Amino acid sequence: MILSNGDQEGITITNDDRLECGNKAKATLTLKKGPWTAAEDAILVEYVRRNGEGNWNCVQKNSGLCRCGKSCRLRWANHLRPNLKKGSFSPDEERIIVELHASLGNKWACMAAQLPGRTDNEIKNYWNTRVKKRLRQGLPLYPQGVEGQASAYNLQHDSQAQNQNPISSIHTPFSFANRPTSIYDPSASLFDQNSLTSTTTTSFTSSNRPPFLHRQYNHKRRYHDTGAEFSATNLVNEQQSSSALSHHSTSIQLPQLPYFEFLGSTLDQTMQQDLSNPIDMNNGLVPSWGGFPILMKLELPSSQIPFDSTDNTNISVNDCINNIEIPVNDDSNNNLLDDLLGEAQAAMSSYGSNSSCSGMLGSQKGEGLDQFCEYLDSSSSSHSTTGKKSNRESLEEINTIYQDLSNIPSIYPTHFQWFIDCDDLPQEQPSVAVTDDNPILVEMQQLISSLPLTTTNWDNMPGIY
DNA sequence: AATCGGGGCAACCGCATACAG
DNA sequence: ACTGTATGCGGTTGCCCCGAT
Repeated sequence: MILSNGDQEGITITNDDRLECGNKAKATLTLKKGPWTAAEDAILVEYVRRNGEGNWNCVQKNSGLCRCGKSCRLRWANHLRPNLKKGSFSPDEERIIVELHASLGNKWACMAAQLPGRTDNEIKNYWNTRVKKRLRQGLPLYPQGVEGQASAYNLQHDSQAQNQNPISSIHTPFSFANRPTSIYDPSASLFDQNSLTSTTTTSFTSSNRPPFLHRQYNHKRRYHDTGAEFSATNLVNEQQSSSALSHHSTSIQLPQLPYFEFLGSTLDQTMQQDLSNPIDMNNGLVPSWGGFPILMKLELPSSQIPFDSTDNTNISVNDCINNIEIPVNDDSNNNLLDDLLGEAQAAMSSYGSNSSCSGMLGSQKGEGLDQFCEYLDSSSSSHSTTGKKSNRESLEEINTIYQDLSNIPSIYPTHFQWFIDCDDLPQEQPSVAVTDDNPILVEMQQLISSLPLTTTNWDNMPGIY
């Protein structure tokens, strides 16, 4: 089968891509390795669209992809998931990476959490390349200022570093217990708000920690929800959120919500009001209040995030997208696709901001990260998401729509007419983006529908954070 | 034009961790 | 308490591209 791909070469899904396996494979299943084909990507994207992330080992069983679960997960995380930035790092990003490495060491995942749209793999590759380059040039790894922190920390962990290769030995192992204090010092330069005016932020005060941030710290699998005690008032520091907009920032006018439950706590009017204020959803990198950076995942939520909503949160995608203003990407091609994707992302950010709201968590000056972590831990084990699945359905639907919008360009990066897959929604539209020139893309839909996928098989799929 | 080396990147591997049974 | 499974993370490797020679 050949899938039209706009102006690009058609995507051919062969038996190698899917059930090269077939019956034979069941006996001797040989999982494919090496580079992914476009057809494999398409299968995986559609699989995730239908079933959400997680249960990666079942992808092979249920989609016919001859890839191991780890490979699928990696491919999705590094290349296929929505909201990924492609291309080289901006100077700002590079600087942030250097600074983060000075404080965190080789904690690529943590660093990636501070750089929305960037993957740990990207950062790791960038850093390793940088190390090689600078070693060859005889230059210091860290610029002045940052170097001080790094060297002090390296000194502290010298013995550990000595046993490692030249590249990895330059890292600075990080733990919350013995972290370098300077980076959390509001007066320190690393995250000085004045030096980072182009990257700002939604800010929260320590007394009003948004509960969706709980999960950010729990970087391993969490199937339990967090506590719901949360005052919604003053969620967003208006002064900070509105004063630091820059040309890089994404100002989002969040939609009014009829009812909305943040991990168990229903938004009251005040909070809705706050959420309706423009929020700088830029990178979420820098605490404009000058506090410490919190390590947090900034990816958009998967459809399995144990996200609660009330039963009457029956919100259409149109509702999500309405009233959203996104002046973004001054240097990119602002075509319809980008706009739609951006709007979908914004909508998901507003509804699923448990993971994508890019705000740095606020703190009183001098408040330690340790305490915050304890706070998170203490409230992370009380509420189970089991039994709340029905409450999540509407949001999962939205997420599905979002994934539709965002996944398609990875397969068909051309000009689109957009149709929203409405398997789960009242509207009836085809799930495939059709180009002006190539309406044959419907074949993709046929292909996907031929895959041995079912939605109901995944009702019990464990949530991922 | 051919070769070589470096850069960039994708993907795999091994290990650690969390959870379920 | 133990074991198996799923997932995440960091390290490493290998391939491809491109510029220099």
